[in-house]
Amino acid sequence: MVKKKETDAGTEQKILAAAKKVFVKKGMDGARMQDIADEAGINKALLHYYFRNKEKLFEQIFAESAGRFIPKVKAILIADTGFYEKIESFCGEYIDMVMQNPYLPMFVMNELQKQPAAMIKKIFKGSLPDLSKFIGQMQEEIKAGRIKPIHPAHLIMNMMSMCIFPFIGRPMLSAVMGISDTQFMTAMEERKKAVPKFIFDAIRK
Amino acid sequence: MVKKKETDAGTEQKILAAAKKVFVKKGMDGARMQDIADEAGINKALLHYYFRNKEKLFEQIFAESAGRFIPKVKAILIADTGFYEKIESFCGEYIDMVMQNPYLPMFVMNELQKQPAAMIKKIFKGSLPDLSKFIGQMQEEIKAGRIKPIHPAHLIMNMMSMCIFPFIGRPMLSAVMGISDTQFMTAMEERKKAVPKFIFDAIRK
DNA sequence: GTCTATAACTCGATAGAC
DNA sequence: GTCTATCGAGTTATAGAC
Repeated sequence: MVKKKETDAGTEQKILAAAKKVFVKKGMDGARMQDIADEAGINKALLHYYFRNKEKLFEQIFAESAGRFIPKVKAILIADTGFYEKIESFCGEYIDMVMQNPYLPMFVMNELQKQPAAMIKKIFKGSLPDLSKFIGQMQEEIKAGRIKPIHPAHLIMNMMSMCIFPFIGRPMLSAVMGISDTQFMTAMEERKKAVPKFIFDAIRK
Repeated sequence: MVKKKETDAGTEQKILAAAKKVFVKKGMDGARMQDIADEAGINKALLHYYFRNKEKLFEQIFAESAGRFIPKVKAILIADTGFYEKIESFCGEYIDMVMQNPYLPMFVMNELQKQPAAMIKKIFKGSLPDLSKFIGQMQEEIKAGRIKPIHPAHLIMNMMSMCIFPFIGRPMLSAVMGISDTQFMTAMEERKKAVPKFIFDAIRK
């Protein structure tokens, strides 16, 4: 009995891990149930035993992936820390997380663009991240004359762009700038500090 | 005879336009020959009459799309203009072009991530954009003490990120910041000036 | 729970009439 | 050059034995 339960959980986890790997790399359309079965070391029939069909399996993976990728914004921006600390921790933690899952941004953004409304709903389940606190802090800084007036939307876009895009544009950037995988990762490590510094330099009076 | 030629050209152009629309939106894997035929107002057989197979048709579209999207870097960065002008024209022209083809960045980056080596080859055909002039100008500015010391790779990444990413992350950004399509486009229009300003503020001493 | 075998279906591609 | 009809490969999904 114990053995049975262990096997169940083990197989299901193996499937989820395999499915994540394959879906994230190839996308919903490009992924094959056979690939996932192979990766998990089982056969196709067993996939359908655990998850009725491809779509159900995909949704599980997507929800988990996007749920890890997107709402992180929430946690950081809503935290009880100062304006500068928020920017620093956002850049540091985001880049860190993506370095461990380099294909995640492309995967999530791509599927999101194909089915915007449906996917957004699944991710946020009605509770969008509340930016008002962060924006409020920004406006205070502006009022106090410590930073230049800048529209919050642009600052947020700039920050997210500089953290996420390098991973999406990696093949192009690597080719254009002629850098190796190791050099790329080194550069990303640098960016955990370089991006917030760039932002502060841009906005500080 | 005139009529025949007109019909040929007309159909081929209709197919290419339809294929671009479908491929760019759904990607190589997600696109269906039937979708393209429908979009072009013809049937599948005729697609294969004009383009032997799906791959040939895709390559034509991809080459044209990426060829428009990527080498623009080249032209601007190699131009005979000053350091600041280059940054301004890059941001302005790039954002402008992408506003007219909002799905292009996602499409190109996505296919590029699936087949990096092969696709890079197709796009650049051996002549990568030469960044040395731009980098040289940047180093002069640093030496002259007009801008802060910053690694060229990071500056280039920042610039491209802030120009391109908003279009890739559009569904997420729109949702998170609660903005409409119109507001999004207005914001992008603003960015043609706001991004270079942000960059100058960040690097200028 | 897990497997083999196969049904059911999707989709790219071709044959052949007009 | 354009169409209808259909084939055949590749995939998802199910049946049924163990």
